[in-house]
Amino acid sequence: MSKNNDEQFKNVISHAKEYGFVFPSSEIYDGLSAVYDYGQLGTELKNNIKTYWWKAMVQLNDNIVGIDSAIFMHPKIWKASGHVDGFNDPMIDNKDSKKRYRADQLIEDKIARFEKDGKTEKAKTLQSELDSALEADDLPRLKTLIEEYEIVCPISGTRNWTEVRQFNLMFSTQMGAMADGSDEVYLRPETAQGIFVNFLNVQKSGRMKIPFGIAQIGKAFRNEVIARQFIMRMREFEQMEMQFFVRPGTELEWYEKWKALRLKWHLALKPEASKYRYHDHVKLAHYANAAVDIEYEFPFGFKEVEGIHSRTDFDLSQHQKFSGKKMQYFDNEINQSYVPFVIETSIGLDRMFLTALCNAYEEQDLSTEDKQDSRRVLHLHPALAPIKAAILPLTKKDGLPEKAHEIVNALRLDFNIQYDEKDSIGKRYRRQDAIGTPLCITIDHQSLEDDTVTIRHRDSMEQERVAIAQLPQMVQAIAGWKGLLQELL
RNA sequence: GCGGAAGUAGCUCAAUUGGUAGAGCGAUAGCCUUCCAAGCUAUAGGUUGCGGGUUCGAGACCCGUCUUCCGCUCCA
Repeated sequence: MSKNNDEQFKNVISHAKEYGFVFPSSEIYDGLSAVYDYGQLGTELKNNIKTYWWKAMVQLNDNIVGIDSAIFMHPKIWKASGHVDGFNDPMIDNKDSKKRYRADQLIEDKIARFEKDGKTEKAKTLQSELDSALEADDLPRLKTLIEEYEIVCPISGTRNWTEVRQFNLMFSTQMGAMADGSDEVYLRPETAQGIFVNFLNVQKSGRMKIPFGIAQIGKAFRNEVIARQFIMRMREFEQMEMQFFVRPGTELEWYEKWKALRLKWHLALKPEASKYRYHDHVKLAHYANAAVDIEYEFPFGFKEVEGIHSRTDFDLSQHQKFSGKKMQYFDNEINQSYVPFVIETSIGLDRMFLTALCNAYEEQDLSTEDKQDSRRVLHLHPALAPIKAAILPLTKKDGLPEKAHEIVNALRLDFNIQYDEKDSIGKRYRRQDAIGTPLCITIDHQSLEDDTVTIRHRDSMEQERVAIAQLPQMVQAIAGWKGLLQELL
């Protein structure tokens, strides 16, 4: 990260805290690592991002519906999805090279070497010992195996190992009031499985015909090896996911289609287009046959904001196997039943929030020859802005506040409005700039005579005189959803 | 988890070799009334991250701990 970008990112974080967008969790108790709270304005922005996504997915597509599944799910679901076996890795560190390895893989490598050297007996023995240790979750045994077979670090060549520790991706807790004898359940590490296990419910109750999609916004939880970069990687985070069910053989067409549609969704917010790019996955997850990330160029580099995966029929087939229920669809057009294939679009809400914030934040130099001047402004898309308009009486006497309150009352039925009469008008404009309010409506003495006000625009700082009666339509046109959603059609 | 750096007011930062914790911005109340910040007056806000130690005396020195940032690794 360059010095400049480093500065810039720090400023974004302070700005987010200073104006009530994001606070570190449990701050008065010294904080909780990799957990953050959304403040009064952050919550508005976050809700607006959710609304934009939900409308784009559910409202604009007649073959996509939304659900809200529970965070707790049957533990078997995570067996079926592969999370229990795939993300409970025994980890070991070499103290000299400072490298971390999966203990089982180190032993596997040793077995492979035995076989290569023709020592098949030794290979077999070690393999069975490894299997029984893994079966029993016997971590100390893994350590002794590594010691007994004199396995060295490929980098440092030493045998200076730490203890073997279990890395658990999933958080677990107890279901039921009694701690003993109750079942262990997990906090979901992704929302997708809540969609898959409701596939039949939604398909049947909604009379859905393939192709169709199920959308969901919700919290998910992951223990990360390391959490970093502000709200980029959090232990508790929120996902906006859509699983689109298609006929086998057509999945790659749909994959291409959703890939294009999702980028369009991002670009409709009018960010700097050059800060977005696709990043194809070379190494695919076990369940996917195509995958791409939509990346945004943060101050600390290009990072994934959203992923589009062609998940094949892996998830539904797994649930069919583990639950014993037929996860199939009868397709009238081709007169046959099949397990649908799935295209997933999965966007991290918190990352999207950070994208919007980084993209919007600007320290603007407004200096002229006579006067030094600057402002900090959030160029948020008006539809995402927490506050749509500020109502500002030019002075706080002569009946201007009363007139202003009339306007507040007329607009607040439709929009988030702020009223402010403190300090000079210029200062109030700058305060609104800092939180991204697109419109400032100023009431002056003329307003009392002819029912007009000035509207001051955030980005251009230009003003225009309009009739009070025009305000609802004007705010609607600028900050409403319609204009933004039209970009997607 | 390892290595490096850092934690002082809401934000950005000061505080000689250890000697009374401060400034700017911001906030609040009032004045001013003026369509683009930094005008005037007053006020609030701190157990210097936390715990221990050395010392007559610690924001500073030592130990521990927590948190954050930067690199290595993974992910949405």
